[in-house]
Amino acid sequence: MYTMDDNCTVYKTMDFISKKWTLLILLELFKGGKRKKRYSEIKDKMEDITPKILSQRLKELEKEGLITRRVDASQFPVKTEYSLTESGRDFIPIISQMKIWALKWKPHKDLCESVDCKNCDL
Amino acid sequence: MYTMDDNCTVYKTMDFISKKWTLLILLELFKGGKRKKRYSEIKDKMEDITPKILSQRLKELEKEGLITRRVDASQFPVKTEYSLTESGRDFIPIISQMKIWALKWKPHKDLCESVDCKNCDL
DNA sequence: GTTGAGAGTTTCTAAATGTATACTATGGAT
DNA sequence: ATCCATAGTATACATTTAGAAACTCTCAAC
Repeated sequence: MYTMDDNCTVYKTMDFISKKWTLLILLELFKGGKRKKRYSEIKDKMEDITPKILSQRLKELEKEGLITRRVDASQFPVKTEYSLTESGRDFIPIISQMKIWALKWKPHKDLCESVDCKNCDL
Repeated sequence: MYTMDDNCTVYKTMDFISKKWTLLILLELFKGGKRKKRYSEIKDKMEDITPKILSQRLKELEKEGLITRRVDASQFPVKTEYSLTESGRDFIPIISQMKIWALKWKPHKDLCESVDCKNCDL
């Protein structure tokens, strides 16, 4: 008998990963390999995200250990750079798995494969 | 440049799968192999779920093709039986992957493995 | 001393989601 | 006639989440 009392590992994972924009941020950081990306760079790539949500998501991801934040205060304006940690990179295959699952079982629907997601690298 | 315009396959998958209780329902159906489970049986296993949410989730999962619903009206009271489809069963490894990921990267936290999730079969 | 870029924060509002509690329909058993 | 189990619905309420728009802070350059 289970109770949804937040002890479930998978649920906890789902919980932060399934928030809006989180995946897209992870993918954006994944594109470009190990290169660090700046706050404004991420923001520019994700047209419609608001600064509030972006900074919230980045904090969550950092707290969960999937990304790192590093402030470069040597120049001005200060740059903040984000990149995937090993754990973050290790999460990417799970996203791939989901895409593979969807392509296998939902081929009748519009899938990003055929729309505009060729740059998502999965 | 991406826009979160719901064309993303992975996002659409996440979207229904990450709703509260959905995973647990899937796991409950997965336990016990191919045996069908009844509405009340599922409900009893998941102590705190309300009937509204359970029936909502079951409908979503059916619509998404991960489970099937079959009404057995031959006896009384009528039985409704749910079971995983092939696509539903095929989703289980993704959940496993998440658990493996979490066990690898978050061993410092309480994980269901060590708490009460031994019956989750992942 | 005003402008400007980068990296956010704040406040307020709206929409989506979930919870609690009570109610319905069916038909057999008592 | 009434009670009971199964399989849900319905209504009202609470919480969570996201979005819009404006504001802040730092320091360097003009």
